[in-house]
Amino acid sequence: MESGMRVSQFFISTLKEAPAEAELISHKLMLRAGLIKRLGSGLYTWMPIGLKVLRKIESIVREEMNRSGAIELLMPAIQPAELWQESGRWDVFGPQMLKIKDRHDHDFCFGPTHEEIITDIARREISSYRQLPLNFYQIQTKFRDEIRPRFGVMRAREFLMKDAYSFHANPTSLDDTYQLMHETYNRIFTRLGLNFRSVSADPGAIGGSGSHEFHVLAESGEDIIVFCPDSDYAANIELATSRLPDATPDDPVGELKKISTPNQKTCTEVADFLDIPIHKTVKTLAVSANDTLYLILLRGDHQLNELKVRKIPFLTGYEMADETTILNETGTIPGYIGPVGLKTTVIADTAVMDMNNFICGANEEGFHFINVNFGRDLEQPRHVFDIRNVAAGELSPDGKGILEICRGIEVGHIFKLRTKYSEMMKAQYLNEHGQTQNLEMGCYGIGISRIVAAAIEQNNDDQGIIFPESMAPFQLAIIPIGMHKSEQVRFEAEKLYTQFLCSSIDVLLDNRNERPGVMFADMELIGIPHRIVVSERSLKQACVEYKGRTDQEAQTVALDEINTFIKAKLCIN
RNA sequence: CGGGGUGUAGCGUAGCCUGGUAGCGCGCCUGGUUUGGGACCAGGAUGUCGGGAGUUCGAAUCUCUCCACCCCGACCA
Repeated sequence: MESGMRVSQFFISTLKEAPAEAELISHKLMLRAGLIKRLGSGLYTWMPIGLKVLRKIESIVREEMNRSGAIELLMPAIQPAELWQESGRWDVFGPQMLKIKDRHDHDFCFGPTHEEIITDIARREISSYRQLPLNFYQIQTKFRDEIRPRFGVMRAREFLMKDAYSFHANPTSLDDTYQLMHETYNRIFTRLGLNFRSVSADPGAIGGSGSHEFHVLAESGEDIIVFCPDSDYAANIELATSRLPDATPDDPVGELKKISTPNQKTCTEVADFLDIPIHKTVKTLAVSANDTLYLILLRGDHQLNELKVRKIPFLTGYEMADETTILNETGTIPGYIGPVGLKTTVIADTAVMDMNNFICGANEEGFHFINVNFGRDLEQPRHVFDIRNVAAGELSPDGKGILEICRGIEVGHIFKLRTKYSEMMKAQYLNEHGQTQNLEMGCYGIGISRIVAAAIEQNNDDQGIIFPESMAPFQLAIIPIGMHKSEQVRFEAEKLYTQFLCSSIDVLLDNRNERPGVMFADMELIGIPHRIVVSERSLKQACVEYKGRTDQEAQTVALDEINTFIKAKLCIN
């Protein structure tokens, strides 16, 4: 797909100032460099330069998927409602799915994902274990009506995704392909030149029994990743667990006292007010589920993990209790709730069980208890679960080190779906004993368009984008100085351009009649990794100048060596 | 959906409080001078001031309403 261009025959449109709508650096740079144009909320046109980047990512993904034995197909973007009704997801998927009607008033949706469609293909096409395993993939536009699209193509409503679906005769075969896809994803993101990490993840609404996410590490990431630098433990914070340091109930048990804490509602405020460490406080959250109120106890400095709470069977549909309910049950207002003296069912985080002589609300506005102890001042909690977010500095669950936390942008997600869809949609095959079996399934996604934003988020400087070589719109820019005046400069620049084209190098010749500064700035903003400057000055020495996008200084290279020099830079031959 | 904010030329913005000819920078067009880091001079084009309604002699400005977009939150293969 290497295809050089003269700027005069191409289309670039750069901006000096970023539109006000952009917040994130990658979004600003993509708009300034003219990679994308916004059409509506979460809807973007990929302009020629942006499309070149997208296509390069696509082709790497395609190559690696093919290499791993996956087979490409293309399913419709618009899907009939029937299949979704059959899987039960027509109503479950919710408002995120864009539903549309055709002229016959039949229901359709613009596909947010393609499990139903591929499962339908599978049940029509797969009848024997002899056909298995199979792994189909496509690169297709999806639409999800996000509640709040933001950050440009990072969280757009319409986006480009590679999704693959594998089919197996048994879980072992699924495990094999899952593992193969994990390795394939590692190869893909490595080839793309991204700093990434794979982490254990929650399968979420798509369901199934196991999953890993692939995250590009970036400060601006929307996900929080917990990892152990001394082992391979890494998980999304939604799922991450930690080992608590051994409890040290060193304090002698103190006397329970009610003390005045006027206007001190949060644990931080109370701890500051009483001048005690925040980890001696307990926060009590009132939640209701199935018309029952529960009290959740967390150490003052810990954060509730909503996903972990929802995995507790009787709390699946919980909500934070409203103030009226709280007042009726506890006789006080949020900020002064505590578990002492109440009959309400208590659910404690595991970390709370290691605490003694702690501080909590006294169920009386303006008062807290100090020196509270389980067993003496209140019953041991009826339920104890890990329901907090892991914090940096805690022990890795594998015991091999101290956990660290960073942010990531989710660019890939692999799932073991098992038989969730094949059961619902009767996708079955005959095994070697002639028995009907449900197909085992896996699914594997990569956010192609999101990768562009993620890569830029990770690679930029004051001048603009620094594209990894693998996805740069052009590999090399030739900037002739004064080519509209100097026949010699024009001749050499054109000659080099043709030469590089013949070497299958994706080269951009900036043949505009612009001042050098304009050309330098544009090529840097767009993020082209290598550039050659052709000028009378250096031609006098039979040389040109070379500068890598991240080099501090340009260097002089002899004309008759430049071809070899560039090939070496691009690792060709 | 809740809270906050913004809509003025392609982009960035001033003007709005206190109603009276819509301004600036960048970009664009013409001519000239320039040509190694976003040039300079001269001339020029481009505005339903988000839409609608109202108040007023007169509305970008005040009122009402609708819409769009952005930020925070909830949500998220």
